[in-house]
Formats: sequence, structure tokens, C-alpha cells
Amino acid sequence: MFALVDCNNFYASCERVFRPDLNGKPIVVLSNNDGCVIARSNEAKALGIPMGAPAFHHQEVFEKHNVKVFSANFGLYGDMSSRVMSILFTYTPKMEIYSIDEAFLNFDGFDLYNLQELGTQMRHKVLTGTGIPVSVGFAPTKALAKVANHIAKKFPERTGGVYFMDSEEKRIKALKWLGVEDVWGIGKQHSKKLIYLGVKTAYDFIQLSDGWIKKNMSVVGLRLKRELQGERTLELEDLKNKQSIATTRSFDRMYTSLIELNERVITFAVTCAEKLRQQKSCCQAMMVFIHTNFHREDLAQCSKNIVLKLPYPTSSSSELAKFAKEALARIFVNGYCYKKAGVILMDIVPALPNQLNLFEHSNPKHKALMKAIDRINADFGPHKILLAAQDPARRWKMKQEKLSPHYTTRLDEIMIIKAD
DNA sequence: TCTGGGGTCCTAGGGCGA
DNA sequence: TCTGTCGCCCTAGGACCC
Repeated sequence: MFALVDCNNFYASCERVFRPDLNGKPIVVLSNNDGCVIARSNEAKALGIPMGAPAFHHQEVFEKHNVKVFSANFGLYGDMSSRVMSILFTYTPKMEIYSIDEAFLNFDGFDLYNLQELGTQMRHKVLTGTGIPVSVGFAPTKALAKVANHIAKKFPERTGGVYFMDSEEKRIKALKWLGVEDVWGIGKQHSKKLIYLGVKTAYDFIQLSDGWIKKNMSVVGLRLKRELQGERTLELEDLKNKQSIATTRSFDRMYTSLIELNERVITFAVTCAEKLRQQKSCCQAMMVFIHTNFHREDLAQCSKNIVLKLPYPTSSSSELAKFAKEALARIFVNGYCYKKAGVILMDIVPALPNQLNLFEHSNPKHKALMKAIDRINADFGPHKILLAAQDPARRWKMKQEKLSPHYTTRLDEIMIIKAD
């Protein structure tokens, strides 16, 4: 039996933990640069504010209904997530952290336990331990656990936030209730096509022939059908090193000069390198891209990218910065207003058994240097040591006008309670 | 004026060597 | 030496997830 534990409106709930005065009030959390809505409390959803909506389109609604708006505070959310996960981990060691706000737990062999009760306990413990409300769905497969979780979340009064799909009758009933567009693994494109063909529910979907599904939705669709039929095709996945590491950003304004873009791209490469060293890997290829603002039809558009095969595997910030600079120089075209750029590291290999290229290889001195930089940045806060090509004044700061304090990760922002 | 960021997996199709 | 076929590998693009 699998359980899927999912935090309710996670980012909004994190903000509420430290602002209990906002309970019952509408909250939205915005993406980087305060661009789009990326999380909403139930009250904000009820106001019809859609996911992914540009914030400036809904400014009026925010003001009219006194919606509390937050800039994304990923430091806080990451820390709250690890607290939730560490509590869940006490229930079973067989756990897969699927995303920042959800985890699959394997309860095979728990036949003598009352899982419904265990789910209620888990929910209570996470809520009292972290302040984050969660929903729990139990089912025999991962895809069905997703469905069960959906039910728990949708009907909290009836389920108490925990739903246990333990019979064929419940499975069929759930699949007949669930819209095909809400099935995990069926996205926008496929659901549009399916609905057009009269396939409206998850139950309709599993009536389709294997041949049709394989042809139109590949083996992924077929696996999903099996899972919804109760046949286990997906197991818990081990924590794996990333196969690609990206840092990409939209800018606060248009960039026109190569010098300005250089600084940004080098900083992205340095951030990627830090992530790379964290997982003890090196990369052998790098993609750099730049593009203009697609939403500005009045301006000339330009989108360029390049993949560099590196002459040797490396995780050195200064070497990756050098390659990023070279790559940018090769794609930069003068005369455009650039709005976004990014660096993506690819072809990632473990750091230890680096094969030395006969003619060129990573500077061995960099290994010790990077270790020292990582240590200093870990002890004294991020961005304390920068490359000369980076901007120490950080003039490119993201727009984050509604940022809450980092209550749990920065001593100088910790909450102070004054007694009268 | 203002529209995010970071990932994974699968398939089709072309290049290329046996 | 030339040509056809097969299978492997790589890449781009599309679909999905949060």
C-alpha cells in the first residue's frame, strides 16, 4: 500500500504559520520578480484567481478583496519542507520525496496496522509539529494514491483529510468521479484530445484500448492505465543525482549590452557550479541561452542558444564562468533588448573518477579553492565570495517587494515575541 | 510598465559504422 | 569498390510534473 502525503496550498500555508492573523483570509504567493501567481490559499482560489496568472492582471481583485500578496520565499519553503519530511520519515523509511510539498510512503507489510488511523496520526503530527496542514491518500498504486489524496483534499469534512482506497468499489467510484484532466500524468494537451473524443473521466480513460493509448500517449500512458487499474507499475524512486542543472532568470529590465549580460550569465554559471559541487558531480557540456521579451510584440525578437561540449569535465566556478562567457560571446547579437538568460549544465558525471584528457584538464588547484569558497559561503552566508566578473553590488536584484522574513533560516530575521 | 523556474522521460528521425 | 540494410547513438522537440 502506498500513501501520498501532500501539503495543502504549501507556500501559502508556510506564510500563514508565522502570520496566524491571516487564517481564513485570501493569500497569494508570486513567482520570482513578482511576476505570476504560483500559490493560492483556498480563499484566493474562491475569488477566481487562476494559477500562473500574471500578478498585474489581478491587481484590482487583490485590492478589492484585501488579498495578502507575498513574494516567493524559497528559503523558508525549503526549510519548512524538510521539517515536514523528517516527521513523515519517522513513519516508514521507505519514502520518496516527490517534490517540495509531497512524498510517497510505502506501507507494504503494515497489514496489522490500521492505516486510516495512522494517516490521521501523521496528519496531526505534521500539523502540530510544523503548522502545515496535509492531506493523505492511501491506495495500492502510486497513481491511485494520487487519486485518493485528491479526494482527501477535496472533501476534508467527510474524510478528515485522509482517504483510504481499500476496495474495488471505492476505486471505480473514484475513477468515475475524477475528471480526465485531473489525472496525474495527463496534461493539458492529452486531456484536450481525450475530452474531444468523449473521454471525460479517469474511468473512461481506462476503457480505451491499449493500442490507442500506446499510439497516442506512448508507454507512459499505458503505464498510467495499468496503475489506475490497480496494477503496480511504478515503485518508489531512489534519490538520484540530477542529470541537468539550470539557473535561468528573467531580468528586472531590458538588457542591451554584452557587458551586462556577461555579468548575469557568469553569475548563473557560478550558481550552477555550486549546485553541481553539492551533488559531487562534474559536467561535460553547457547550454547558454538568451532571449528577448516575447510579450512585447512592438519590439524586435531574438532567441539564441548554444551547447558547448567542454574539453574536460569540471565543477570549477571559474572554469564554468569562462566557458559561459565564451558561449555568450558566440550567440550575442547587438541591437536587441534581452529579457531573459540562462545557463544549463548537462552531461553530468560523478566528480571522483574524472578522466584526464591527455591535452587539457580541469586545473587541479581549483578543487581546493572551490572547497574553501563553498565553506566560506556556507558559514558566512551566500555570495560572500564572488568572481571578479560578478557584480558585488548586486545591482540586478530581483523584484521582491512583498518578501516575508526568513523566519527559520536567518538569525537576524527570527521572530521576536515581546512580553508586556 | 509589469507574464517564473527547474526538472524528467519518451519518441522520431538523422548520421554513421558494420 | 559500391550499395543496401540494420541497429546503435545522438539530438531536438514535445509532453509531463511540481
